[in-house]
Amino acid sequence: MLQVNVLRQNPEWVKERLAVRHFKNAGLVEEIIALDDDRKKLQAEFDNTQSKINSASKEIGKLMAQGKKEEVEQMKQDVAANKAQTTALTEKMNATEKALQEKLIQLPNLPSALVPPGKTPEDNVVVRSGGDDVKLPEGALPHWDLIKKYDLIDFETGAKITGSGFPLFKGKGAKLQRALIQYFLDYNTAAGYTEYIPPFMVNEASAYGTGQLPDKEGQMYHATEDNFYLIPTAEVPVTNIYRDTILKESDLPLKMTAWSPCFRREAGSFGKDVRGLNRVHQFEKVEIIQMVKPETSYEAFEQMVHHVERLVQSLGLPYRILKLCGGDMGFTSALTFDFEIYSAAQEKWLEVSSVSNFESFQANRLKCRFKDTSGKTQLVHSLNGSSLALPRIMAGILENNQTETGISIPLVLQKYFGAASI
RNA sequence: GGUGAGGUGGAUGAGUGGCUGAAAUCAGCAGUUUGCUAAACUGCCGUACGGGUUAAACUGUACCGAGGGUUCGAAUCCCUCCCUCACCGCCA
Repeated sequence: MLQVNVLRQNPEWVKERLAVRHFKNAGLVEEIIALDDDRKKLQAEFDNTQSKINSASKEIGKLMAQGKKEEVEQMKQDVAANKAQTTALTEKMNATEKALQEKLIQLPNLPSALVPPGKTPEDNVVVRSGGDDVKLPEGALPHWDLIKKYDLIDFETGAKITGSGFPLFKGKGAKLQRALIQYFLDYNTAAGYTEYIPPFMVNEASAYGTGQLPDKEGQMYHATEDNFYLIPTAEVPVTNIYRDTILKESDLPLKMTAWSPCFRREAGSFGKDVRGLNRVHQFEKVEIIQMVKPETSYEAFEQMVHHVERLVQSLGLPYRILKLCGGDMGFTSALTFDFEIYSAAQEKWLEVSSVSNFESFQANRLKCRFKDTSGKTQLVHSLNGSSLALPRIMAGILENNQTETGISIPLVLQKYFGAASI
């Protein structure tokens, strides 16, 4: 959520930034400022009236002590009149605030100056690419066939147990998954990230805090009996650790990593790209998150991008890094780099990570602030990224490392997997 | 799930209707003293939204788990909900 003050200070600049996203409803900016003006006026009025009530009440207390009954009765009537006024004002204020909030929440984050123009994924800019060229053997298979061939994941039984998109990992498939998770976490903690295993369900307040609610309601699984949501990413519970907190400047930067299963309903995505591990309802992911001082967030962003890049490199996968254009960026992000690995067997790029700087957008909603050295309270900047999403990484490893005799395991994973090949 | 006890500022903890935005202690910050450390002493030390100011000072309002209610006046009384702790039941 953007801060109203930012809109007030520079509405034209805000609109320019929104245009980079091709955000249509720029009129919201003025509407919000107008509502905020109303809010201020109402509050001033309310405060005045309430102040009268408060002083009258104190006076009444004193008069009561002196036993001056008649005067007290007179004052009570005055207070009653004022009170009727505050009740009316409160109602107006609540309505105004609600309208303000509703509009404010519709504004996406402002793209940073680094964001390239453009509307669709085709307009994303390749920052760099790397990794080994892959030479696949004759008759190379896509991962869904390899999975069958080596009996690594049983999609059919997963569908029987739960439904389609709930893979059942099995034998070496399960072990490879575990090896990857372990490797990723070790890699992250070695870089100074504190490891967490968060709750996998969150309450409404948390889902709201990271922006899943109110608008992405349909994308989460919802346990209605208890009003909990299954997390779509570890970002939700981990970021909410710092909901409603005021940190010390010396606490920053905070670096966290967490493994978790991720549950996504993926309502509305049919047909294309859903084969095998390309798109599932339950998958696992290791996430990295940072909360930093505003002036260092782009430094932290670079750091995170390099961190993820080295991780992808270590697996020997061909990859590219995309700088998302204004039109393709997520609602809450100010700058996003996507990581894609190349699946030679599918002849397709698969997204395996997305690193974003939210600047203060998420922190504002979350109310995560810190006290700077001059004693002023300000919002932190938050960032996150995957390191990495498991299914597509596994798909990539299986496809790109297949040989006539089996699948070779990347060197860095061998000590976790316990073998050099499948 | 049952029963009981609780939820107050960074922490401990007082406060059962007006003098309490909140005692006291600890931690923290600034300073004085001291050869250093330590100790002692003095001051400061919640958040949000307004007004005010170059910035402060100053000032209004709200907030004592959340939401309602009673009252001229609520941290304090009443109702609902949430959470924590203890014991019992069930259970990985």
